[in-house]
Amino acid sequence: MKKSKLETAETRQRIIDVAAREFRLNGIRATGLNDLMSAAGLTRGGFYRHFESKDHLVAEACAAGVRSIVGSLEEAASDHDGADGFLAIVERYVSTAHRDTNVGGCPLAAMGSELARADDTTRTAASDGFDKLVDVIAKRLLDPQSEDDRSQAVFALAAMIGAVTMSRIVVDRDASALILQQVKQHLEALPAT
Amino acid sequence: MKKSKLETAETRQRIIDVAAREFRLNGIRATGLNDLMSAAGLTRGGFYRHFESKDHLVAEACAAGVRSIVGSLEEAASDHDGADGFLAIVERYVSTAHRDTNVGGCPLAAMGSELARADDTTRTAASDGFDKLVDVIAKRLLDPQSEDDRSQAVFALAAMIGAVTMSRIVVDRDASALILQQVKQHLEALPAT
DNA sequence: TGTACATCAGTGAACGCGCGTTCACTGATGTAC
DNA sequence: TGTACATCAGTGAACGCGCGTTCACTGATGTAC
Repeated sequence: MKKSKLETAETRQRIIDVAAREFRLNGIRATGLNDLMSAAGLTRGGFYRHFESKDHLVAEACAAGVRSIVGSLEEAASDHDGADGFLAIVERYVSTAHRDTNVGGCPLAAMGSELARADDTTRTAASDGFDKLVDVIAKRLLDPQSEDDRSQAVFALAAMIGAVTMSRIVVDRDASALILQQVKQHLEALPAT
Repeated sequence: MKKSKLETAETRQRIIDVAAREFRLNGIRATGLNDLMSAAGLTRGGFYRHFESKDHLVAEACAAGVRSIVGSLEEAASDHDGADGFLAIVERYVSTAHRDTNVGGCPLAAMGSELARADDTTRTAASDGFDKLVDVIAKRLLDPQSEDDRSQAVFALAAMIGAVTMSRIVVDRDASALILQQVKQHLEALPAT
């Protein structure tokens, strides 16, 4: 049952998309290749026609996840200039909607502590993702070329990732939403400083 | 081979301490009960004389991990007053030493995304830990009783957790250290605002 | 353009392995008298 | 205080299960002539 080159490429992309979703939803270790392939409409064995190992897929799924969150944040900021764009990004990222989403969310927040223990290929993909997100944020802060504004973007992103991760841990829904609200409030005051 | 009550309590504590260390080092799912019991000098089967299930141990290990990081931060701040105590806490938490440690580090940074998917008991323990850490920080910011300073402490803690988690993901050691340095720098400017 | 054959995407059974958990057993501890 | 017995911490084998990975096979696709 050999498939056409187009179909093969589509299948490969489908596996990556499913993986990006499932890894963010349930974690990397908790997601089995069997579940993944079933969700992609295939059977277990076909996996190795597309990827060398699970680790290789993790790296690609991480990169795909970063692309989707970058796209989402760019879109949120697209109608605004400068600092307003930054506010729109914070609004979208530090939100209960992002906290509760199972598609399109940030892989760094969803799988952060698992990524820290992943192999070099995956951590490189995640590092690139971090840089891209810093770029997206830094672009909206004043004087975009300065070293200083990049450091402010790093600071903002760290707070954003920490806030969403913690809001997912905290059991009480009000307390969880409060964390997001408080962090958002302080981030909104950032461009003025 | 029944053991005395003292020995039993010591054994239980030893398992929790080993678990707190291993879970932070290798992650929750990646750490097997067999490894854990071996590291505690026991065999597999004895585990269930002390804990109902792995999940119950995770909750206790998380609480123990929080106690150790809270103690470490209190100690770091002990010689300083007010905002200086806050700086000492940031200095200790947002550091390459914390990034590279395998004992005594913060469980929220080490297992954040896994805790977000843990059962309610564990997430409650982690939530309590988050609150305790916010208290430790808020105590050092001016006007400690105000709602406003607690929100600043939440903001600072989110940035601290995000920074350490990201510094563990980033492959390049210089880039990793730079994240910590940049976040630290912005946190140090916080009490003045 | 038509034919013959090599390629390889996908199937489904099988592999060894480690997981969390259970259980019958041992023998020192703690308790009742 | 001394004896008899119940308790239970710890052992080590065993359980069913799902994991990542391998492999012989199928048959449509793509290629060489």
